[in-house]
Amino acid sequence: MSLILHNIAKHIDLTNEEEELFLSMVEVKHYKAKTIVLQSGQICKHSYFVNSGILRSFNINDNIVEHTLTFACSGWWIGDMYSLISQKPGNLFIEVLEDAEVVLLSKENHDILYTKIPKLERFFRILTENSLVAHQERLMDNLSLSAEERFEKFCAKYPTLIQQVPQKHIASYIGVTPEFFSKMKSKILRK
Amino acid sequence: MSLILHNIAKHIDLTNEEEELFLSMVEVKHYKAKTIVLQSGQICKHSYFVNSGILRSFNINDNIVEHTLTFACSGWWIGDMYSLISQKPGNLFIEVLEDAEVVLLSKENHDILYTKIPKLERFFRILTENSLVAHQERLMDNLSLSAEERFEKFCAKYPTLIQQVPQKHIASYIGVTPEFFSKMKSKILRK
DNA sequence: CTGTTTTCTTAATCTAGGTTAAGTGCACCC
DNA sequence: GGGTGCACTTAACCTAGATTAAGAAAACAG
Repeated sequence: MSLILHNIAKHIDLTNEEEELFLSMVEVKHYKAKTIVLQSGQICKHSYFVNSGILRSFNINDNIVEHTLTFACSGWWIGDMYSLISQKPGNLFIEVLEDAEVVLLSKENHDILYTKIPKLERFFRILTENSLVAHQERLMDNLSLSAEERFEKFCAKYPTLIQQVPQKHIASYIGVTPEFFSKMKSKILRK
Repeated sequence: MSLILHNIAKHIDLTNEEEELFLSMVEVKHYKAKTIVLQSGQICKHSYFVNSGILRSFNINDNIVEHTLTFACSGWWIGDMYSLISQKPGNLFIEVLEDAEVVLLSKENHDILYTKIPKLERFFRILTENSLVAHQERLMDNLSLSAEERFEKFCAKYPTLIQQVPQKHIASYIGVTPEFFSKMKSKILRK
């Protein structure tokens, strides 16, 4: 059974026909590491569900500094939600960090699926709610915790990522420079 | 026509009976300024829709420092999303800043409405998506902009709030101390 | 109107984290 | 197998914003 159906089954029950229909509306792609799946300024046409590998969304400030919005590992969705729902050019990049197999669901098919399988409204509502809660917590953490505390929380939440992605990306996720991150890390290790 | 139905009508079409049903499941309350509508540690039982007045959600760090998550004025929803969907104790307070008329929708009635009017799944999905986009943008702003730039964006987004709520709350929203906020403001005015 | 509380300001001092710069390690790749 | 380019480290110096403290001004209650 495909990972994405398993994922959906956690929240709603689809009939076999509905599962067939769903699968007929998505497309599986394989990407090599370093592929840029979405460029800033483009309109985001798909939601991406990660079967395997790692993707990352980020923006670039003043053409220099990157800030990571999300990492997506196996079982996670990623996309530029702003651009996806408005169909206007977004300012996020999506990049492949580790060779990946990805399920693509186009905006058009997404909308078709909502009319053909209204239960999916519920599924994506729940997904979006969970994502909102996570972002709210991260926002509050950024307002109230030190860089070290944010790093601890990051490690607790994504214990495997630290070995899997360049640490400069983790620095840009928790909101410090790579230099400071390095300093902080060696300080933690010395304890 | 009540503000909340007008709000819903922007995204989905309800029949008159559905509107009646919806209204029969909510409750209107009036709160005086300074009322604490939800305490940290409590389970959030309702979504709150603001007809008039201003509410604010925030948490308290180490029993001292407040951080504002959201303001809600006329036409906005507010609640502790984490606590609401998990029905576990949350860590947000919700407070009335200005005498308010609020529509309460309980978690139970919310769930009942989803089964009786499935279209509402779509409505709240869209609402949640928009909220997610706003939180993602704010998160990226906190990572990449200076306090002054964040304040500018705040003013652009909520032009009336600056005169309506104590500026210490705005400071806690954009993520600076009231002292620094005051200094920053007078620096901006001197230009 | 008057005392009290809350909010806002100003200023001196301090620090978490940024910046700049130089050097090290290492993976990749013709 | 010797560049070449990333990723990471270290260290000196810098600054945005925090902290502390004290006073002014507004809001608020009796």
